[in-house]
Amino acid sequence: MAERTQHDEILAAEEDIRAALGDRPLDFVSLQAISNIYRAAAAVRRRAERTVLAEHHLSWGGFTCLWVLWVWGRMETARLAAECDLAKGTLTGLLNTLEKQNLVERERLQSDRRRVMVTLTDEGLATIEKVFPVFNGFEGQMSAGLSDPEKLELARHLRQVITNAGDD
Amino acid sequence: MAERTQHDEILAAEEDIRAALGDRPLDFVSLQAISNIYRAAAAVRRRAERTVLAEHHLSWGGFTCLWVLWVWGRMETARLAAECDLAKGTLTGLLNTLEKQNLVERERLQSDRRRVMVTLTDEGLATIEKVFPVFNGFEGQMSAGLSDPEKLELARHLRQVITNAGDD
DNA sequence: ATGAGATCGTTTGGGTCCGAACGAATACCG
DNA sequence: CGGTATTCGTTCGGACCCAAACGATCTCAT
Repeated sequence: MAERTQHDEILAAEEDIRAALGDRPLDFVSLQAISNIYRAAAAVRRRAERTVLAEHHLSWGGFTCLWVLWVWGRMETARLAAECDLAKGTLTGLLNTLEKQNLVERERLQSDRRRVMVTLTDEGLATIEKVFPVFNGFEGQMSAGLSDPEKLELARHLRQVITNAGDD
Repeated sequence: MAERTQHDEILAAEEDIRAALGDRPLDFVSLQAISNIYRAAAAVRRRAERTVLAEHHLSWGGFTCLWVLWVWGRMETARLAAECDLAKGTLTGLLNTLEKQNLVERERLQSDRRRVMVTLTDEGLATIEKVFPVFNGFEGQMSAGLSDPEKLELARHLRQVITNAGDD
C-alpha cells in the first residue's frame, strides 16, 4: 500500500509552499483554506459537466437556472440572476441557450414592459425532475468520506466565507 | 438588531429548498456542502479580481501562474498547466497575456523543440513579491471568523472533495 | 403633460475556460 | 534507416462570465 494518492499530492504541494516561503511572514492556514475552495469548486464543476450534465446537454449555469426555477417557481430575470449567483448579462446568454433547447420561456410583463418573467416549460420541468436526483447523487459522491456532521460543518464554514466575500 | 444578514439569507434559502422538496428523497446535507463550495469560490474570486488583483492588472489565472512559477521555479507548460489546474489550451492564452505584460518569458527547449519552458521575468518576480503578501492578507480576510483549527478542518474537508472529484 | 432621472434587460468587448482538432517534432520499431 | 505512433504546444469553436455602455420603459417632480 505504498500508493501515492492524489490526497497525498495535495498535501505534498502545500509542504512545498511552506518550504519555499517558510522564512517569510505567511498566513499559511488561511492560504490552505481559501485556495482549496477554488480547487474543489473547479474540480467538482468539471466532473459534473463531464458526467451528469453532459448526458442531458446542460451546462453548469443552465442546470442552476432550471434548479432555481424548479424550487422557487417562475420569476423575473433580475431575481433569477441573483439566485443563480450570475451577472445579469451572463444570464441573458444562458437564457438564450435554454430557450433554444425549449427548457424555459421568456415573457414580457404587461405591467412593466422592461421586465421579463422566466418560466420552466413542460420539457424543462421534465428535464430538471429527471436530472436533479442524479445530480444530488453526484453531490453525495463528491462529499463521500465525510460524515454528515462534517458535511454540515463544511457548509457552515463556507457560509462564513461567502459572507466575508459578500458583494456589497 | 432585527438586521437580516447575508448569512441569514443563505440559511433561509436552504430552508426554502427543504420546504419545496421536503417530500422527495433528498440528500440535503451533501447538497449544502457541495453547492456552497461553488458559491464561496465564485464570491472569493470576484472579490479578489475586483480588489487585490485589479490594482495590479492581474486576472485570477494570471496571478496563479505567477504564484506557481514563484514557488516552484521555472517549468514547462505542461506541468504549469497541471499546477495551475488549467487545461493546456487555456494556459496558452494566459501566457500570451502575461508575456505581453512582460511578466513571463517563453523559451523553446533545445533538447526537445516541441516543449516550452516558462520563466518569470524580473518584472514578474517583482510583481508577485509585491502582490502575494497582499493576496495572503486577503485570504485572511476571507476566512475571518474561523479559528485556525476550523480553517485547517475546512482545508481538510475540501481536500477530500478534491480527491473525490479527481480528474482521472 | 413633460422632461430628467432611475431602472429594466440586452448588447458589446475582452478575458477565461474547455475539448477537439491540428501541425510540428520526437520516439518507437521493424 | 524509414515509416508509423506518440507527444508536444497551439489554434479553433463554442460557452461562460463580467463590467460598462446602451436603448427602452417607467417614475416623478415640476
